[in-house]
Amino acid sequence: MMAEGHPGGESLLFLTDEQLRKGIEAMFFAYRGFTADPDRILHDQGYGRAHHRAIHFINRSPGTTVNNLLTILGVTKQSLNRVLRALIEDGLVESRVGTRDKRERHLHLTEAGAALERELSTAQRARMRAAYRVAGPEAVAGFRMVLEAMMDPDMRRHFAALKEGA
Amino acid sequence: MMAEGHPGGESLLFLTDEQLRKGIEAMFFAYRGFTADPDRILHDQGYGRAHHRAIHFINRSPGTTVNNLLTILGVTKQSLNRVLRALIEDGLVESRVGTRDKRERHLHLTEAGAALERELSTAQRARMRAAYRVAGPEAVAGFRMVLEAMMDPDMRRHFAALKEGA
DNA sequence: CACTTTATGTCAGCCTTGTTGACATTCCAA
DNA sequence: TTGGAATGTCAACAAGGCTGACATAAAGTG
Repeated sequence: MMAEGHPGGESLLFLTDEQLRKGIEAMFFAYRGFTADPDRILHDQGYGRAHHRAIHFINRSPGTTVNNLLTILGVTKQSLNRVLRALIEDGLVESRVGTRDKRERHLHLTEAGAALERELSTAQRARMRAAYRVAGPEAVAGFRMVLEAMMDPDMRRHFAALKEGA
Repeated sequence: MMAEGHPGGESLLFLTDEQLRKGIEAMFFAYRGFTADPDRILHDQGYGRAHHRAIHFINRSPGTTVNNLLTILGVTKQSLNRVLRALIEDGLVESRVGTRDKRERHLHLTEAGAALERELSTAQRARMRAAYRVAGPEAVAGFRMVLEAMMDPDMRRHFAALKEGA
């Protein structure tokens, strides 16, 4: 296994099994940190990570349908429905029957839901901001590039759509 | 939002809420891709992500104790024990009583365990390698820097220890 | 030696969040 | 009018977290 060049330098240095393993472990440990703050907040309110995901994407795309959310989250409708039901009952999410297509439910955060969303995303953004500051802008660009390349193509599409949409 | 690109320059470009949100979403979607391949393999064998994590770190630090593993994985002993019991019963992991301290159990992969580890890590490394290739070496360095900065300090310590150890 | 602490394992029970399968309702569209 | 899509709901189940309680053996400490 000998190296050939790559725009930017010796790419092989980063493709040894050892380097790849370290990348894998970095993802594992970093994801734990990534979810730690919201998890704490949510646990205090009797919610879990699934509720966070729903709240995040409803906030991100107000009026999104249940089916859209299903696709983005990659879970079954039964699983999502359990979470949505709780959020609706607790008055954090509002489900409006579609006007054009009355089968669809359009989801919105209530003021209380938006408040929780702010609390969660403020905490999560703070950690992300701190990491970005430490690593610097060049690192951030690389970070985003690698993450995007790691996604499944379908998810990359959804991710890109969110980018433009919001 | 006026931005000029300047290497090492105005880091503020990367610290807008919008940029931070995109980073958060990128982590979410990328982690899904990151675990997708091992998840498929494991599901076929009746195992889950928890088994993968145990196998990974036992392979990474052969002879590690249950307590070490507990700390790194950040779960309760009951939870880990359930997983280890299955792996030991199935002949993928061997638990050896410590020689110096006979209370400790030192964990090793059997040949069968090592074979599964190779299968899992080959798949996961392939995805990582592909992402690295697309993004390029500079991006990889940034990726790793941001991930490390995102970890909780404790986990960063464990991560660093793994780096040197293996 | 007696006592305490540590490392591990195990039982029982609970929660969240995922799954499948079956079935009802509503309503758009061919 | 009929088929299919979108949604909701019920039931049952599994993985994998958690807590609490308890047991055992070994090591450390007075």
